[in-house]
Amino acid sequence: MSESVPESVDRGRAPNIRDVARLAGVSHQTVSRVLNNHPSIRESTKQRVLEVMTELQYRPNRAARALVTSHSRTIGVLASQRSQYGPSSIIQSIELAAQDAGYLVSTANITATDEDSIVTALDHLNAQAIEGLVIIAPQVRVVRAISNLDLRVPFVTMSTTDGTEDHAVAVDQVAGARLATRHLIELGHRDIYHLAGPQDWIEAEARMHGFLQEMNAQDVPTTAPILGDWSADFGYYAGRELMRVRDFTAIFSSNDQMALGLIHAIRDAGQDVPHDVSIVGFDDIPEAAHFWPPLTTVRQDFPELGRRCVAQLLGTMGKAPSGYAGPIQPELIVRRSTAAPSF
Amino acid sequence: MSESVPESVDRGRAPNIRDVARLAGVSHQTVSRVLNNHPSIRESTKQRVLEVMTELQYRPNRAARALVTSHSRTIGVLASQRSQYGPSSIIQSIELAAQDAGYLVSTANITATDEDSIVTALDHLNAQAIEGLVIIAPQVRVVRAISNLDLRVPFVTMSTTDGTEDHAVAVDQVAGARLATRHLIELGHRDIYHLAGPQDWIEAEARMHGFLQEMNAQDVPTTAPILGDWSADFGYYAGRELMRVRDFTAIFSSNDQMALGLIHAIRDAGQDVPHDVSIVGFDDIPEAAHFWPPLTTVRQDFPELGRRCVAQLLGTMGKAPSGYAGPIQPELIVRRSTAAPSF
DNA sequence: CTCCTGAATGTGCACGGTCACATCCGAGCG
DNA sequence: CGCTCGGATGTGACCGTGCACATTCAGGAG
Repeated sequence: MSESVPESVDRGRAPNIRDVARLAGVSHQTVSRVLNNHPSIRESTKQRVLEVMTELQYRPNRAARALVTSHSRTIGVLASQRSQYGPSSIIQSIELAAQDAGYLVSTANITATDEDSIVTALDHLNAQAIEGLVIIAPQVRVVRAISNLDLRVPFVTMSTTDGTEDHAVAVDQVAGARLATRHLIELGHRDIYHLAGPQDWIEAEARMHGFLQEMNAQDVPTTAPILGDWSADFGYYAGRELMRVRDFTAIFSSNDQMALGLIHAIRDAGQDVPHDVSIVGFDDIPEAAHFWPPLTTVRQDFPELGRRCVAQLLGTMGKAPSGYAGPIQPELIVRRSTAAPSF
Repeated sequence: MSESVPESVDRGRAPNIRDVARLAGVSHQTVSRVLNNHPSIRESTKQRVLEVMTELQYRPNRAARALVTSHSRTIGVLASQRSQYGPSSIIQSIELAAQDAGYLVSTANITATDEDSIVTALDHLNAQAIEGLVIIAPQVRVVRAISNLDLRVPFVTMSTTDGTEDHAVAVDQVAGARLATRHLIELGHRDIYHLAGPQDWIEAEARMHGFLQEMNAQDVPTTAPILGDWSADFGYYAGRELMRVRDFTAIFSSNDQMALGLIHAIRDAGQDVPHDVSIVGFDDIPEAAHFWPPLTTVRQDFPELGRRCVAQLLGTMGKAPSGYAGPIQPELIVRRSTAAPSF
């Protein structure tokens, strides 16, 4: 094994603080101090070190730093259904807010709903020595798995119904659902269906609760909600089934995509929205305003949600004051998919 | 404000290989060999070590491993517009494929289009010692900035028009656009507009080229494409302007969202799709089948694209055979938003 | 002039793994 | 019975950085 390799000049490994130190004529510790903005470094020394750094194209080795400090300056995001509008919007705003706070974001996807998949994803994040965790895969079983796993990092979820309020950041889904339901009732509807999301999802459950609460509060009898899967395809399928019965004048859909499918099915059956059936969605995706008819829906402020997640997490981590500001209030956006029933 | 955290008992540091070694009665190196599946380890020893590992809940420290091997087993993804359907679908499938190959994925967002923002994002990824990079923010200026930056890691982009074929993985956007255009021409349309994406986007440019190529090939005179921003809002706005003129019978939109906005505007003007105007989109987002009318569009196989990105990247990294299979062929999905023109 | 003080800088070690090399031990063979 | 050989395991160094502590140095007080 020849090891007498003539070390080519700029070849070999990347420069480290000792290389910088040598060229700047200081100790490696001084370089480290410059890196970390230590107060007692002479300005001239600092400048010299910085010059050498740019000259050598020096980049601090994050692995080494993480090793010694056990601080990775990384927060993890545990997500599922990332291609959906809500989750991906939230991730985006989390990244933005995290960057502002000097943190990196690593995401891990839950591919399946089994616990193994969750553990795998968490392992991936743990392996990165994340300092905090945001869970935006608000399925009941995910939250449960996480409680069992006793992860060692502070985390924030979006469960709104849980008792652990200090872990939760949320849009007030119940209030949003009540807003939507009240709107329909005030228009004069009495026979209202609810197309819910998957039962396992905390948000879906909360919206369903809001729906039932408002119906009860207004003394309107209800039927059992239909459990969907968030997709437009399912909305269409459910709509076709429902149109065989036609014992309703309005449907509150748990998200906008299913609402779109519903409208499609209703029109296929020769009926009109909103004349025959009123439809309300949830989320206010950017396309909702251009559905036909434009969709009445409940707007969630996703960017604000992402910001609060990070703020809350930093608070829990002790890095920032944890100004808990209560749940975010959603907003009803009335468009043309709702009208008074035509008896 | 509260900080006096009482250090819980077992809170000490996480167990390391030496802890495991001590309890198993072996050396730390033996533990390391177990971790790395070294062949010459007696089965009984291996079992004993593994038992201790689970007992201590041992997790290898990735930072330490990365430090010594300078392998992070992480690939970076540089993305923009992550909340859009295409990018987020691709990211999701990249993560899946990367996980299968034993890699982690770190994403960085380009928040603005300026070069600074790109450099910041790249710095974030570089800091993670990524071994490869996937660029799914296919804006011209991003690719240019990256060429200038001379990053030290292998990378894969989605530029289809570039000469650097070994870096590129792509759906054949030109072919897809020609498919859509040909469909309209074969239906009998002659006055066809193209609503393009932002000029800076490589995909937008490729689709525009495909449109123009096909129009020329079929000897149909063309007008200048309209440059949009991918959003349904813009599609609506553009549609309203276009409806003042009405010198066309069909529009090929560069994505489905803008197509939705177009349909909305056309209907607002009292015209019908497809009777008065035929519309073709691009992407086949899951909602497209439920638009009114259901949208004729060009389907891109995003999951396959993500898989190929990772395969290609691993090939470039020398970790796997780089089976370059040529661009992915998109598929025309004919629905009810297109029909023969009614003269 | 000496001593003290605090700013500026240097020295050695620790972090948790992997690598190169050394060592141990039992089997096979002349 | 001694020697070789290779499988199984141990030993020490090292990766790049930050921390605790040591050291130097200049300036002001006594």
